[in-house]
Amino acid sequence: MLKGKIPPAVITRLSIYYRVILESRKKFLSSDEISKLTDFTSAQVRKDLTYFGQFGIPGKGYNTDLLKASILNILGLDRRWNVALVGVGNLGSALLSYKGFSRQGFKISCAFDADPSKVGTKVNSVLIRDIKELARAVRANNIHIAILAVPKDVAQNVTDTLASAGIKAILNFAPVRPKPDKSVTVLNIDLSIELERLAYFLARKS
Amino acid sequence: MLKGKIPPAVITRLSIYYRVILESRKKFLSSDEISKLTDFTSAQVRKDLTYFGQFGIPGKGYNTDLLKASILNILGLDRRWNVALVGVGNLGSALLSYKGFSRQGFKISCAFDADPSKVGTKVNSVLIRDIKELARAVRANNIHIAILAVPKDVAQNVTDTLASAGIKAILNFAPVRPKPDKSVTVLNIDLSIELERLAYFLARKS
DNA sequence: TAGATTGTTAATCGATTAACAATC
DNA sequence: TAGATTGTTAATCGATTAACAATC
Repeated sequence: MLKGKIPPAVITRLSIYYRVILESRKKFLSSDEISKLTDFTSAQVRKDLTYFGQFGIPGKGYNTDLLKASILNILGLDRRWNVALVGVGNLGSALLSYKGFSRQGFKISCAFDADPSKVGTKVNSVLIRDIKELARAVRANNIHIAILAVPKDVAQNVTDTLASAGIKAILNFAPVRPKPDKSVTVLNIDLSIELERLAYFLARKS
Repeated sequence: MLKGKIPPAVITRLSIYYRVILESRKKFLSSDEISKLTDFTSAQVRKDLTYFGQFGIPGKGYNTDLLKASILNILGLDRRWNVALVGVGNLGSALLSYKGFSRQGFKISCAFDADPSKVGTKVNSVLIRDIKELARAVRANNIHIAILAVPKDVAQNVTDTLASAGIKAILNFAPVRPKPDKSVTVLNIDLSIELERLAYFLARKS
C-alpha cells in the first residue's frame, strides 16, 4: 500500500482534500473537481493519492465515502489522540478553548503550568496541574501529543521532559526551535516568523 | 543585489538566522557556526545570504552587526508595520495580547468583530470596532497587514473586504484557505492541519 | 462501444549539497 | 605567508507536472 518516500507536503494536502470532499457532499468527485476546489493540480491530486493506494475508478472519479475513510485512516484520525497543553498563558488558554481541535479526534485532556496561582484552577473545564507533575500525568492519562506554549527560555527544558515522559509528538508555539531527541517529531508554529514573511512580501512589492 | 528567484524557504531561514545571531552576542560568526546554531548546513547559510549580497569576509566569517542590519533590511523589518486583527474570539484575544509581535516592529493597532457586545470594549488597550468600520478604519490607520481569526464561513467574505480596503498581506488562522485577489499575499496557519500531521507521524511510528 | 478519468512513467522544474577557486 | 572561510558553480536530490496507455 505504501510506496517509497512520501514528500511531507503530501500529508498537508491530504488534510485539505479531506475538508473539501467533506464540504462538497457529493458521491463522486474527479481529480479535476478536487483540483478546482483546492487550487492544486489534478495531476497532483492523483499522484498524492496513489502514494497510498488506488482509490479511484477510471472514467468515473473517486467515491467520496471511500476516499474520506481512506484519508482518515492514512492520517491516523480513525482513533482518538490525547493531547496535553504545556503553558497556560494567553495563547495556551486560547488553544485550550479552541473548538477546532475536538472535531477531528483530538482531545486536550491535561494542562500544565509553572505558576502556582494557576495550578488547581480550570480553563474550559480542564484542570491545570503543576508542571512538576508532567511526567507522571502524561503516563497516567495516556497522552500522545503535547502542545507547547511556554516562554522561549524554558522550551528546550520542557521538550526534554516531555521526551523522557515518552511523548513522541510536539506542536511547538514557542519562538525557538527545540532540538528534540530523534525519536520525537516537533512541528514549529512561529507566529513572528510568519509576520516577518509577510513583511518581506510587502517590502518587495513597494 | 537581488539575484533571480528566491526559494520561499530562504525567507523563513533568514528570520531564524537573525534570532541566533542576536542571541550569540558575538562580533563574528562563520557559516559553520551559524550552521551549528540552527541545524541548517553551512553551505545553505552561505547560499541563502548570497541571494541578497555579499556580507562575509573570506577567512573570517560574517560581521554580526552588518548581518543583523542586512537581514532586518531584507525582511523589511527596519520600519513599522501596522496590523489589524479581525475576529476577537478566544484565539484573536490571545493574539491581541501576544508579546512576541511588538518586538519586531509589528503593532496591532486596530481590532474588529461583528459581535455588538464586544464592539466598544478594549482588549490589551486596543479598541474593538464594528467590522462594518473595517474599510474606513484600515485606511484611516494606515494598516498594512491583517490577522484573520474569524469563523471559517465568513473568512472568504472578510478576505474580500480586506482586499478592497487595500490590504496586501493576510495572516489567516481560519480553517479554510481563502482565495485572495492576486495582489494579496495570504499565509495560512491551520492548527488542526498541524495536529493532523503529527497524528500521521504517530500512526506511522506505531 | 464511446467518453471520461484514473494510475503511472518520463520530463521538467526547483531546491539543496558538495566542491573548490578566490580572497582575506 | 599559511590558514580559514567565503561566494559560486556544478552535481545531486527531490518534488511537481505533463502525457498517455489502461480501464471503467
